[in-house]
Amino acid sequence: MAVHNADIAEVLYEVADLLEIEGENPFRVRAYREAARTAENHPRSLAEMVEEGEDLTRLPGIGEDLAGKIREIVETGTLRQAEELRKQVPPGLRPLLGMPGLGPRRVRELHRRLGITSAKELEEAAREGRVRRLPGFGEKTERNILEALARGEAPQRFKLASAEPAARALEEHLEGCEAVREATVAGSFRRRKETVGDLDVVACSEDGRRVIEHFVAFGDIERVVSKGRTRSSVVLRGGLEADLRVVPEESFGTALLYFTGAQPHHVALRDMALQRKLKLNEYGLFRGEDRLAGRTEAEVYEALGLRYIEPELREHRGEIEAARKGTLPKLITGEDIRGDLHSHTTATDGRSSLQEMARAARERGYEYLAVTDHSRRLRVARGLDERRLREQMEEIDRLNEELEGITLLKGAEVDILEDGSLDLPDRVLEELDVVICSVHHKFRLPEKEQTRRVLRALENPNVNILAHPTGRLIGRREPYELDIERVMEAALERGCILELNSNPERLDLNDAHCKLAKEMGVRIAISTDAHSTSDLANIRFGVGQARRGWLEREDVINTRPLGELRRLLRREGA
DNA sequence: GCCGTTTTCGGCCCGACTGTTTTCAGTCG
Repeated sequence: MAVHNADIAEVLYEVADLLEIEGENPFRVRAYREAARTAENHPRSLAEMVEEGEDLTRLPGIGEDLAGKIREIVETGTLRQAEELRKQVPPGLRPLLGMPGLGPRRVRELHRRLGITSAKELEEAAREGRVRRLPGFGEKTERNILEALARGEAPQRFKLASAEPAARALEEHLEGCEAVREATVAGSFRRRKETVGDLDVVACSEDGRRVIEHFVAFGDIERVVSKGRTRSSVVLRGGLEADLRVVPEESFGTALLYFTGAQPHHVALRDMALQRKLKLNEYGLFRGEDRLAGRTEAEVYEALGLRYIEPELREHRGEIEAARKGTLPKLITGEDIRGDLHSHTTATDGRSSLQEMARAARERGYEYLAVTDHSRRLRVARGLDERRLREQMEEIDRLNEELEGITLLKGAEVDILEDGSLDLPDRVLEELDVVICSVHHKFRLPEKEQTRRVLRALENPNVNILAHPTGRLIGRREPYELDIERVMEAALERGCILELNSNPERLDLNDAHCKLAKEMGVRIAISTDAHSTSDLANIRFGVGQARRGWLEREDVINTRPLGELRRLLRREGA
């Protein structure tokens, strides 16, 4: 029934691809892509906005025409234009666009001249040597196509956490080169996006060749894709691609700006430069031949009349406007976090004991750690029943007597049962310092039922926090059907808090939801859901996501000192 | 197809690298 923003985005992306293969005006194609991007990033449901008669043309990149198309998708579940295009352009051509070396022009040629309509047919043609005979193609291209097909080339995205070790190792490797002054992984990694497609590395040096040679000698390289005077591209073991760009010191800021993106953000900056009769490229900001800025990002923003914009905000979601008006948020940082409100121990499915968790939290400089083991329904985790939970509560009391410099909060992560009731009796919940509730089963309920279930759980006056509110696992499990806006309204009304789960597999709430929560005034808890002492460090991923969601210290409950936190958890002054 | 502290029409980011060229188109980021 409900048409999600992701569905709308997918139709628009498809139209863009098919139009591009047809050879349409590239700016028209871009307009569809930008509208798709707007749709997928918009925190509110476009379907709802249509139903409520709101004006979609106020969204960036959406004019009368595209607003009408979005309305059509919402109302009919499809778009006539897309269906027409599918008749003209075989949909099997679309995946070919993603293959290295193949763009719209070449895909069109493959279709027109060789009648190719799918990857399979392309493979046959390449094997038979028919591809190399096309004008503009050659042996090398044909071989690359076959190799890509053999690798089962599906452009993969890597979770931020899994790309992080390679990113740090690369930075270190490059900084070990004498010719390098500074090296930074930019791109979506620097924007702390939940997944990254590749690593974009910018190095500052006067000797490009030497740096490139050093770069391709990095230990974990599977193959070198390209290698020039100032840039090179390699595939690391594990399949992650890394692109290096070397620039002189006076260009480091503009290069960083360019390679950090996101592309629409950077395009908007170039546009602003043009309006001022300036030119912005990776080498600097120029008026004619004069370089006005380039050494640092900050001086470029300043020269364009903008406040400095943190990388996590550079998604073209209103940050430029805010930078112009001076209304950018002061983003939360890791230092603002005073404690963790979601953790497990060996009492259930954790791998570290209560004491170990407490000490590890103290070592991180935290004031408090909430111990929130599972409730009985979660059999696989040996969830606690009332008796075992009471034992743990006593142990925590004892431990709090002994421990200095950290306070353990008594808590539980209680399952929300299918009817919205909770898996532990109120008489024990009301004795806890913090009660988290979450959905761990029956993910496939229809949206209405799932929403009703969660809303009912939030009605329980003992509940403080809704954990991993959408239940998604990045790349593995879609969020369950839930009217998140209604949940947020209820949370606001009842003084409940929504969790931003920092587990890099979850990062749930996502960035757009965080922004929506902030706009609505709903408070967030950034928690790790740690199952071992080392998991506590995952907080950095949550903080990154929170920054992407424009959150400030005030928006996040576990930036508060313990006394204030306790008052909030009792919902006083909520 | 969108958009406007120059504009309602005429713009729309721009440079490096590869492969196939013999002066450059296509792709990529």
